[in-house]
Amino acid sequence: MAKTVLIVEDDNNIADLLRLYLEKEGYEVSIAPDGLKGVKQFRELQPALVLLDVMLPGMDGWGVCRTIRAESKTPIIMLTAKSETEDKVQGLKTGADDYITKPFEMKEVLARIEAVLRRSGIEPEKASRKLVFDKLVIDMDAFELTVDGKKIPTPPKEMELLYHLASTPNRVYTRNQLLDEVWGFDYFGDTRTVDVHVKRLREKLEGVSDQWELKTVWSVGYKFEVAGR
Amino acid sequence: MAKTVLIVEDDNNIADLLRLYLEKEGYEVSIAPDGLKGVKQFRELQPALVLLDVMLPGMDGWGVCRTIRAESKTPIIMLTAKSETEDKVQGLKTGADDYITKPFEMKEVLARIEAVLRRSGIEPEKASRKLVFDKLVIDMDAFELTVDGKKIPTPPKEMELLYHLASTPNRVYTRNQLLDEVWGFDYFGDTRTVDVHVKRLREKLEGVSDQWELKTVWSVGYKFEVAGR
DNA sequence: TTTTGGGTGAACAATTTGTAAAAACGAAGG
DNA sequence: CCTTCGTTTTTACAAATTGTTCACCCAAAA
Repeated sequence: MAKTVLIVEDDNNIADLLRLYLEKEGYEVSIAPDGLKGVKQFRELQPALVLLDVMLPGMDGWGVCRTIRAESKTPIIMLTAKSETEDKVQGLKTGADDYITKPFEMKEVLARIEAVLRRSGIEPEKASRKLVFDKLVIDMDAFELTVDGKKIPTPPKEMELLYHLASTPNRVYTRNQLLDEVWGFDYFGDTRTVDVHVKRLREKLEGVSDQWELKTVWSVGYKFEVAGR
Repeated sequence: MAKTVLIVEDDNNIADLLRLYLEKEGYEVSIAPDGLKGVKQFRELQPALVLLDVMLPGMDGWGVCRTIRAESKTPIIMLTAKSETEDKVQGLKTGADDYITKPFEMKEVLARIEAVLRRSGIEPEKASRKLVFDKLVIDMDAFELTVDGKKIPTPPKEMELLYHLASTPNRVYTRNQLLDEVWGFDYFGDTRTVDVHVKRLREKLEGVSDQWELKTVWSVGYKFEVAGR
C-alpha cells in the first residue's frame, strides 16, 4: 500500500522532476499547480505528506500550510527559494514540519521525506534503494557499488547515474533527460558530461557479466540493457 | 529491571543461540533442557515469558504448556519443527500465545516476543540503548563510551551522533539528516557542525579496530561502516 | 565518402572535506 | 549577576576528491 505525496508547485519542471523521483521510490504522487487546488486535492486525497512550494499563484504556501494545519496533522515540507532564517521561523510558526531550500537535490528531498514520516510515527515507505543484477549490486543506502562480490569505490555522480539508468532497465534516456534527472533541473552544462561518466562506469563494469550492459543508443542516448526482461 | 525469559529446549545449539540474542536485547535468560526441569524452573523463576520447544525428552511441549497454563497466564511461545495446521490448532487449544516454526530467524523471534508481551499488557523490555561492536561499546543508558575496554569520556552530542550512526551500520546519512535526527528538526545551524563532531569521534576511535570505521561518503555524508554485514 | 555522433585522455575547474583555532553558549557555583 | 569551565558551533583555509570541458580520433549512418 503506497503512501501518497501531494506536491503543490506551479513550476512544471520541478513538479515533474519530483514526481519522477518519488514514483521511482514507490510513492503515489499527485500534483496541484496552485494553492487553492492544493487545498482541494489535499481534502480529497488525504495524502501521507505534502510538499509545498512557498511561492504560488493564488493562495501562497503559508496560507495553504495554515489551512491544512487547521484541519489535519499531515506532515508538510515547505520548498523555499531563500534559506533565510526568517523563512524558517515563519515556516515553523505556520506549522510546517521541515523545509527545503531550492535548488535542492533529490537525495535531500527523499531523506527529508523519510525523516519527517518517521518523526510523525508514520512508517516511511521503505523502498529499498538497492538494485541487484547478476554480479552487480547498486546499493544507494550504503552508497556502495559491488561488482562480482568486490566493493568498487565509485564517485557519487557515477553512482546516481548508474542507479538511475538501472532502475528502469532497457529504457533509453537522452543525455538531456539524464542531466535533468540526475544532475538536477537547474543544471546547465555540456551534454558530453554524461558521456564521460558513462565511460568511467564502463571501465568499472567491463566484462563482468553478459547479463547486462551499459549500452549506447546511437543518436539518442544510453540505456542499461538487461538480458531476458 | 530486566524481564526473564525461560527457554525450554533440549538442543544446546539452539538454546545458546537464543540466549545470546535475548541477553543482547537486555533480557535475563534461563534454559531448561527438558520438560520436567522446564516446569520446575518456571515455578522458581516466574519468568515474563516462556519459549517452549514442542519436541522434548520427558514431558513434551504440549504437556509443559498445559501444566503452565493451569497455574499461570504467563505468555508462551511454542517452537515447532513443522508448520502443520495440526500443530497450530493443537497449540492454540493448549493455550500457547504464539508459535514459531523452525528454522527461525532471530529477528523474528524478537519481534514475536515483543508482540506477545505487548499483547499480554506486559511492557516489553524497552530496546536496550546499548550497541556493541568489536572493542566498542556505545551505552546510551549509562551515557558511556567504552573503547577497547577503557571508558572514554565523551560529550553528549558526540555520543548521540555515534549512536545514531551506529544503530544502522553501513547506512549513509546526509549531514542534514543527521542535523534533523540528532540535533532536532528545528535546529538552525551549519552542516559543518557535523564534520567537527565526526572529527572528534574519530580521534577517540582511531585505530581501535578494523572491524568498523566512521567513513566519509564524498558529497553525501557519513556512515558507520562495519565489516562483513 | 561524407556527415554526424560518440569514445577517450588529460587538463582544468569546482566542490567537498579535514582541521585547527576562535567564538559562542550554557550550566554550576560564587 | 558575574565568572568559570566544558561543550558546541562557527569560521577560515588547506587538502583531497570529483566534475567538466576540450580536442582529437574513431564509428556509425546515409
